[in-house]
Amino acid sequence: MISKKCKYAIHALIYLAERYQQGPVHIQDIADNRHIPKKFLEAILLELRHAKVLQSKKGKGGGYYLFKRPEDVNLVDIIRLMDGAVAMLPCVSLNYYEPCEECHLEKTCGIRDSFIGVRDETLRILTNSTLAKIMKREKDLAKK
Amino acid sequence: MISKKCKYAIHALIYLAERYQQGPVHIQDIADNRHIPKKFLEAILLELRHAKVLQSKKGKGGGYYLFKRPEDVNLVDIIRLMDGAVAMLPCVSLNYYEPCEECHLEKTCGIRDSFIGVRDETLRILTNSTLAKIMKREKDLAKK
DNA sequence: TCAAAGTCTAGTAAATTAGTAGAGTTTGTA
DNA sequence: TACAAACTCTACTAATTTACTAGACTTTGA
Repeated sequence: MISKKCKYAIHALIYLAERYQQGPVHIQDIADNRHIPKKFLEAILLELRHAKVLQSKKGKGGGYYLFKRPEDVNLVDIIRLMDGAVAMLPCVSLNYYEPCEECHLEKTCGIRDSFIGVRDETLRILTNSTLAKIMKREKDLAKK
Repeated sequence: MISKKCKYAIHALIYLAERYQQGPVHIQDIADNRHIPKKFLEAILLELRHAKVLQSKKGKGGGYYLFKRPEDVNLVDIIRLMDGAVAMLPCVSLNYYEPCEECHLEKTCGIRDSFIGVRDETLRILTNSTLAKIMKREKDLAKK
């Protein structure tokens, strides 16, 4: 399960993607529309800014806006930033690898293969899920 | 990430699968060999017994043994018992479904599709990962 | 100059995960 | 039949993570 923080991040980013290149958006505006606690959202957006996904403008009329293009931000990026590893086991994680205490030898561990498979499929699907594609999908679904 | 509890369960079950139809195995034996805290393992094995995956024999010479066949226990079963949902979002979970508070309408939510895809691939791979297959894989890996 | 906005450190509260204590029950065997 | 070996089960506690908040500070536009 991804965390609430991560879900909030995804929703906020889609909101900003829908307003791409239309100037900064208030935190309050996002918080109200997506029902996210404002203070919590502040922290989330700040992290996304540090990761160069967002940019911000301070002062009156300020707010946050998408820095990367909507087709260049995908769900893997967001999950890794918010929750860390995507893999279901530390010992099969590409970015957050940690050896397994339980198995004697990684080479002869019969469990890893399954989770490597899950990791690869998950990465394939989520890397392919960009903000741009999610937006398009929402439009298509709304038409029906 | 799956929990330690779940990892312990998987390891304990493989241990028991390797001793399938060879009589009961002490908790202590499993705990020592797989480096699992004994008291914690007790609770885990009890749950697996309640789920009819294991059976036990009380008293002297007692212990736990696999009740189902190794080819009939897969990683999805174990994860669902230990950790609950396999899906990354409650709103795409088959067995632990809960509506999403964030999206207005599930039908027009562009995020769900990606996670449904991940769920399906994950289930496909992990359902196919039975104790029997994991054991076979370990044997094959040891040969090399 | 002032108010509207983001920045940032440093928390707290709630929930979940990990693990433990200890009394109780069953059973094989001397 | 006594007893010790083993599982059973309720009820905890400790540690960690997640979710969220407070409040002082900084920047900026009018």
